[in-house]
Amino acid sequence: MGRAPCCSKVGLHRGPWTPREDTLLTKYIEAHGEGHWRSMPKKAGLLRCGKSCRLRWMNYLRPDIKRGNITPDEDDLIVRLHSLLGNRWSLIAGRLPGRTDNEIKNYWNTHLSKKLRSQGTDPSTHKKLSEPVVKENKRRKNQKTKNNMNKKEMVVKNKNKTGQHVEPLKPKVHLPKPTRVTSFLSLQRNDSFTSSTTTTTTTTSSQDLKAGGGGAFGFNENDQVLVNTRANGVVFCVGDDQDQDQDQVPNSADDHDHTLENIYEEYLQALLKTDHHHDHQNQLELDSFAESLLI
DNA sequence: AATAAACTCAACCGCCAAGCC
DNA sequence: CGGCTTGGCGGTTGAGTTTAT
Repeated sequence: MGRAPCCSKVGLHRGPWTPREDTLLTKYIEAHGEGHWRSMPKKAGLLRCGKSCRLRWMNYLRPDIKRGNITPDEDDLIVRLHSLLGNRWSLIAGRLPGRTDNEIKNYWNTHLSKKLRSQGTDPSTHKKLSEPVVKENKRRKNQKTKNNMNKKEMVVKNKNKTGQHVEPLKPKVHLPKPTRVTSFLSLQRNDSFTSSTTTTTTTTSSQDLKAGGGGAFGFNENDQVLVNTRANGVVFCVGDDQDQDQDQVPNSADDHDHTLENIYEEYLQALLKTDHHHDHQNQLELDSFAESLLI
């Protein structure tokens, strides 16, 4: 088994995308829709592997993507969702309209994990650290004097003898493995560009919906997700009618704020439900909730 | 102003599950 | 049933940029 990395073909471009490549990819998807990534580059006249095209489209070129300026609300939501879901960036991204998993992952790694640490919270477990970590800017000052390594040396330092990356002193948190869900929605996906712009539903979001991932955080007596909502570019279905014809494009900041509020409210409901239990029970419920999103 | 350190984020890598044949 | 392809995900890298000294 096994297969060669998809970018191993000789002659394929790698690295940063040029405006011309972006245009070619965008125009092709406008004309033919997403999907068939493997054959797309050739048809679009791109010397890129399909994987690279998909990544570029999903993380950068998609018309519904918001860039930068993560709001305090979004910031807070990411932290809370991460405490519930762990590093399941695609699930978290599915609840933040216009945000990509890559962007959230980067934002987490560069901002939020530091922020939490500085607040005395372990970013991977969301539990209180014994003592708050010294402020980042202080560390930055201090490191200058004690650390003469350049960046490459630092990278090497974090690798073991076999070249594998070794995370220093960072306990691995084992979370339930995300379950990949069958993609009947993906199959139903309308591949036209119109669809992708009006539904603004990414493949991830579609999967998330099926995984419960796009759903609201409501429970029935069996701790199962009750309601899915669908609005503002992510998969949210109002009520139990997951009518995709009701898809909406984010039209205003107000709409967006309301969606965030809804998400937040739903999330709080989920958390409040578990707040009445002991920690262990809490964890079990959160785990089962996380699982319920994925099954 | 020059230099080094730190930071950011787009892109790549490797793995895995689903689907197809 | 098993091998192969495809799409998707999370982790990691490193070039470019910003900040501190």
